[in-house]
Amino acid sequence: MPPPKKILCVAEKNSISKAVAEHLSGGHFQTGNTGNQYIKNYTFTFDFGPPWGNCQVVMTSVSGHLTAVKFDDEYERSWDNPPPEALFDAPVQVKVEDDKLPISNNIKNNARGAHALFIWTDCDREGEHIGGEVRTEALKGNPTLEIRRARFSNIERAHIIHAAKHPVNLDERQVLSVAVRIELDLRIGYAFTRHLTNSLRPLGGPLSVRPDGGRRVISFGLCQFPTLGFVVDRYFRVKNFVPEPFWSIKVTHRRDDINVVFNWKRVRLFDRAVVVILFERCIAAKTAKVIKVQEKPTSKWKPLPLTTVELQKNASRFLRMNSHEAMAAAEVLYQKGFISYPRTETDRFDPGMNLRALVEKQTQDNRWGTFAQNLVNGAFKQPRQGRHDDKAHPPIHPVAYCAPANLRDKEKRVYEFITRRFLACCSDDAKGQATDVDIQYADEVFSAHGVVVLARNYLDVYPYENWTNSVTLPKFTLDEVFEPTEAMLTEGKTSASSYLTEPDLIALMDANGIGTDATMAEHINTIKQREYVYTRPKGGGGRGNHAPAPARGAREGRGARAGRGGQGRGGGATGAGGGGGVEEFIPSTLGVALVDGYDKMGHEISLSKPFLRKEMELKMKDICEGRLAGDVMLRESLKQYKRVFDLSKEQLNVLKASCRRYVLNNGA
DNA sequence: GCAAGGTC
Repeated sequence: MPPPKKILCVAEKNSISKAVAEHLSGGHFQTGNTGNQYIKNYTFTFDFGPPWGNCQVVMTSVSGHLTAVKFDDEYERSWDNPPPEALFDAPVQVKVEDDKLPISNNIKNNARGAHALFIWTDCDREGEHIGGEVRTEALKGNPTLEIRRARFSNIERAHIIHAAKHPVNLDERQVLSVAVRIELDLRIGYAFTRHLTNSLRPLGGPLSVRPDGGRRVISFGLCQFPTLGFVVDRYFRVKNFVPEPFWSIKVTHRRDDINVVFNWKRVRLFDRAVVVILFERCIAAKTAKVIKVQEKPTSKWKPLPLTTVELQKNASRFLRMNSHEAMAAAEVLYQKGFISYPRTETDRFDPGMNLRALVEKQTQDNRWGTFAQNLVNGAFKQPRQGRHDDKAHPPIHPVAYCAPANLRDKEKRVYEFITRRFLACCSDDAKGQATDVDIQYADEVFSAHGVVVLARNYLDVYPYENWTNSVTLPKFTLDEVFEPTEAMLTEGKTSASSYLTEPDLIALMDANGIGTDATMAEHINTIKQREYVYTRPKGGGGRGNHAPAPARGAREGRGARAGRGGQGRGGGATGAGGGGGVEEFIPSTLGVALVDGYDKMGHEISLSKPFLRKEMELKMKDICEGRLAGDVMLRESLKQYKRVFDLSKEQLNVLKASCRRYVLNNGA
């Protein structure tokens, strides 16, 4: 009998390699240290079936990307020479970063004497590229390795064992598409950042030195710039808003001690004379007639399984912490083994997952234990299935019970939210009975809406939501005629939207493909640190000392110009629940100057809008699906961005003018 | 001193 083959398995992070080792070995593995404190080597035997059979396995991991792309040294010494545009075609090298060398050595050493490398990185695009990096290092240790890849989308035991026995090949197209993205982000980001910093510094003042005395870096990146653009765009929409008066008719009727409000079907009109005429006709008619009574069951849907973006938005709304703080707390909870991986886009649970077992772990809690016990006793419902699946991680959920005393304040709040959200997902929708009553009053139609909540269900464990406007209506009968208690002509003004809050900003980034679940909070942090934006408590009227001068010709009350944001009739939904800790984003004068300057240069595609990043995303997809070659994308995108760069250089005076106007407050 | 993406 031949000796067992040796197989080296490498995952993207230690938590996955440990979980896989536990499943494949049935819990019988040995743990060895590596040169990295977070990464362990797990050794065990496993029968992969044909052709490898029973094998000696070393299971280890990397810690995200192993390598970084770097410019040659001569491009790192100075920001002027060679000039920034040289970075568009300067030579680059892929290097293992110094702090990753122990990880690389661990892989090389264990590759020696191994028959095969089995890659277990996350099954998303970046994971595929990390798998490619692992392969490169392993082959340095042993050029004859057979290379296979596990395809898995969760770490359930049966799923992992199936993945181990049905390996596939690395997807070269995905690997390549990420390599292209990395190189483009590097060349473009560095070239623009150096050029911006070099050319604005001579203007002096805050463009040269930071308030803390450090030298100013004016950075540019394809994610941070559109993020700034969202903030500036909303800022001008608010500043340039011109309120418009409107008029409406409100009918109320008192019956059975309930004041019923009937809302006008036309909602409101912007012409007073017309509303007055319609209102007078109602008064003249004296009586109204019930033309529709409809009762029907209704429900308020339970929330979707939790993604990172949702966690971040809700943290700001309900937990009084920003996305950065929420992710830090989630990271701790994950490290301690209380919650699943906190960076995920998936809002559907794999049907094979044993959710009941996870619910059962929560029955001991004195806040939601009874609710969980109810689910265990039969009220359990399979969660809704969202439309997103990153094929790498399940939705965020509690994996072990944690008593509140064991956590710091922020971690406690995040754990509570994640757990309540999970239990809500495993519960039933709230059920109610809706009543709609329409009346005709002269020629106008008005309607009243009522809801009686019959079963709160998930709302009992999820205090972050309520069923608002759940009012009971008194009895109305079809064709009945009555004299309304009161009819009023009301007057109002459209109001401006508020400044962007963090949930708004994250929602915009998410919808426009700016950043990933793991990086959105970082981009927001970056534009704060660069002093392009600052935050303040929502509704705190005081202006920060960075507030820019109002846009020329758009000063409130001075002219009818609505500005580029449009009129936003009725105001924007900010969704900022109870105020409290919600912060709003205001651009600094520098942030406004950058966006204003670039927008006025006349670029074909605006740099402060998300289009360019979206285009990159689409081209990466083309590469993955075989419609576009990687080297073609790289070459053409570089050409395109070089043109943008050349135009920016040519039009530098436009940007400088914006900086003088907004930042230095002089000149036109 | 500079990007965006992984992860601790």
